[in-house]
Amino acid sequence: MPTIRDVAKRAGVGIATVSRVLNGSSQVRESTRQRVLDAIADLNYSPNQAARRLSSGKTFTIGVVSPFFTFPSFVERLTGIQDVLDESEYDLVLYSIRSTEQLQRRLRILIGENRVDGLIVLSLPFSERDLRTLKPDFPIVTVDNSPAWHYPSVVIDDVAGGALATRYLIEHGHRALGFVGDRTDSVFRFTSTERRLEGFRNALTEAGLEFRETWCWQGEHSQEAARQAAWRILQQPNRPSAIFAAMDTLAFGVLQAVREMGMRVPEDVAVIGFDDIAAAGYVNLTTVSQHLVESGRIAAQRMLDWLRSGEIERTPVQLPLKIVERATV
Amino acid sequence: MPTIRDVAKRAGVGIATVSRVLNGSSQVRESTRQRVLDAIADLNYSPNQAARRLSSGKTFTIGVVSPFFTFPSFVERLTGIQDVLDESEYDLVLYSIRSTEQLQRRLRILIGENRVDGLIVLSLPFSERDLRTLKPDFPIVTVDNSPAWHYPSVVIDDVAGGALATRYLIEHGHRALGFVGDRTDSVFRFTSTERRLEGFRNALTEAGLEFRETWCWQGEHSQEAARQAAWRILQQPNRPSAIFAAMDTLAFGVLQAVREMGMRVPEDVAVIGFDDIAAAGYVNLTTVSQHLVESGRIAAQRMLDWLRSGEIERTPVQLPLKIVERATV
DNA sequence: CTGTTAGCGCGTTCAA
DNA sequence: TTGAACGCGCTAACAG
Repeated sequence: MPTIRDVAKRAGVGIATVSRVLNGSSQVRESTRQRVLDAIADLNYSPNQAARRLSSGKTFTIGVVSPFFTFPSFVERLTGIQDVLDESEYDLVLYSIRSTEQLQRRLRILIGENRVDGLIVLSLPFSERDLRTLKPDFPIVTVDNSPAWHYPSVVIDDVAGGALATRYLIEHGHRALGFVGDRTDSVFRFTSTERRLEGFRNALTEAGLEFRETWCWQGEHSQEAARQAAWRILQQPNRPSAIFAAMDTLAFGVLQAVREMGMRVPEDVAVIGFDDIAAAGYVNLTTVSQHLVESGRIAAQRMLDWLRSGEIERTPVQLPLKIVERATV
Repeated sequence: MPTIRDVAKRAGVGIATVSRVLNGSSQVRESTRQRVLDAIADLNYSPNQAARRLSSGKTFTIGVVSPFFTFPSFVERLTGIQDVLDESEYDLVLYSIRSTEQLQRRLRILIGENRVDGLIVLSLPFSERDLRTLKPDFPIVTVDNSPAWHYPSVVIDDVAGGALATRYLIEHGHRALGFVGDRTDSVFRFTSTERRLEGFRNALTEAGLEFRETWCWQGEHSQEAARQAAWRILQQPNRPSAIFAAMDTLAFGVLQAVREMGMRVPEDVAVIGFDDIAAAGYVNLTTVSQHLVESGRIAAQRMLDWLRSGEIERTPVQLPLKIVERATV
C-alpha cells in the first residue's frame, strides 16, 4: 500500500502538502494541488484510517447504542440514521445492549476510550451525571428518551399520542373503549406505554366516558400475550367496541384474537395501534404514526451539526404525531 | 487520559511489559502482572483503540455491506450478525449500498484502506476477480449470493424452496396454482424469485399439473403491485385456488386483495409466502422459513473463525428450508 | 504557499 | 522475564 510519503515523493512535494490537499486546506497553489492529485491517482493511494485517527484524535465514527433489536421500531429508527450518515464522512457502528448496567458500562468505555466521535442512544435511559463528569461535552443525542436530559433529543408526546388515538376512536362513534399495553419494561424501564395510557384516560374523561378496568390489560410485551388478553376482554358479555393497543405489535395480537373469535374488523371491533411500523402497512392497521424513520434522520442530522459546528443545540425536537387511517377503525 | 506510559511508570515497569499483560502474553511473571493490573485499575486506564489499530494493523472491526434496508429480510440477517459479533471483540460497522457500481467502489475502498478486518456481504453480487487481484486473501463472507464464489458463503436452495412451497399446496388438495413474484431486481439483479419460480414449475410438472400464464404475475417489488396483481388473477372466472408468493411482503399484498374481494383465507384462496420475516408471524402467514436470523449468525461465526484461525473454510453452508404452518393454507 | 519536524499511543523486535 | 527503542502513517505546528 502506498503511503503519504510515496505520494509526496512522486508529486515532488512534502508530505504536509499532500496532507493539505487530502484535507481540503485551501492554502495550496492550484498547480501543486493538481500534481498531488495526479500522484494520488497514479498510485491509487488512499489514506490509512487508523493513522488519521491516531494523529487527529478523531474516529470518524458515530456509534448507535440501542436495545438489542427486540422491537421493530428500533430498526426503523436505525434506517433513518443510516440514511443520513451514509452521505457523511462518518461510519456507523452498532452497539446493542441487553441491560442497563451493560449500557452504562458500554457508554463509559465508548466515551472513555474515544472509540467514537459521537453517540446516538435509542430509547435507553442512562445516568447522565455519571457521563458528564467523565467527559462533560461528549456528543450524545438521544431518541425516545426522557426529555429532561441536557443532551439534544428527539422525542414525541406519548400522552398526547394516547389521547389522539382515543379521540379518533370516539369520533368514530365508539363509546366503550378498551386498552392493551405492556408493562413498564423490567429491564430498560421503557415507560411510553404508561404515558399513552395516561392519554387514553385523559381523553376518556374529557369525553365523559368511563374507564373500565375489565376492558384494559397490561402485561408481557408479546403478540401472543396481547392475543390472549384480547380474548379475555372481548369474551365479556359487555365488551368494548374498540381497542387501543399501545404498540402496533400488540395490536397484531388483538387483531388475531378478533378474527379467531369470528368477529369483523372494524364493524364488530375497531382496533388502533401506535408506532406505525412497516408491518402495520402490511396488515392495514390504523395507527398513530410517530415518524420512526424520521426520528433517526433527525437524530443523525443533529449529531452531524454538532460535530461539524462544535455547537450544541439542546432544545429537544418533538416530532408530530398523526393518525394513519387504514382499515381497522 | 492515561497512556500506556503512565501505567508503566506507576507499575515501575517498561511499557512493553504493560503491553504484554494487556495482550495476554504469558511471558510475564505473576507478581509483575499483578502490579501492572493494579496500576491499570488505579489509573482507570484503557488502551487507545486508534493507536492499537495503527501499530497492530488490525481494525477490530467487521463491516456489513447490505443493500439499503429495502427488504425486511436484511434486517433479520443483520440481527443474527449483531448477535454473534456482540459477544466478540469486533465492532460491527454498517455500510449500505444503493447501486452495484457503488458496491464495487465501496468494497475497493474498505479493503484498500484496511478499514475493516473482514466484510460480510448480504445479497449483493460483486466482481470477485477485481477484489481478489486487489487483495487475494481478504476475508469476505457472503450471504444469499451466488454460490459460485470462492469466498465462504451462506446460501439456500431457492429452487428447492419453490418446489417445497408448491408441493405443500398440492398436498393440501390444490390443483390450480398461481404465482406472484417480483422481476429480477433492476439495480442489484437479485434472482431468487426466478429460481423460486423454477421450483414452482418443477413441482407442477412433477405432479402433472398445468402451469398457466394467466394465473401468474411478475412485476414491481411492492405490496401494492402484488395486491393489484392478485386482484387481476383472482377476478378471472377460472381462478387458482392457491397462490404462491415468492416473498412474504408480496404475500401480504395478495392477502389484502383476497380479503378485499370478500373471499376467505384459506377456504376460498390459500396463500403461501417465502422468507418468514417477523411480520409473517403477525399476520399468521403460512410460509417457507429460510432461517434469516440464523443465516446472519452463521455468516458472522464463519467470519470470526476465519479471522481467529487464519484458515479459510470455503465450503458453502446451505441452510435447510422448512414450511412454517400457520393460518393461510 | 510549502517543507521539516515532532508527536499521536501502542506493538514488537532486540538486547540484556 | 523484562526494558529501550523504533516505527506504524498521518496531522499540525512551526519555520521558511
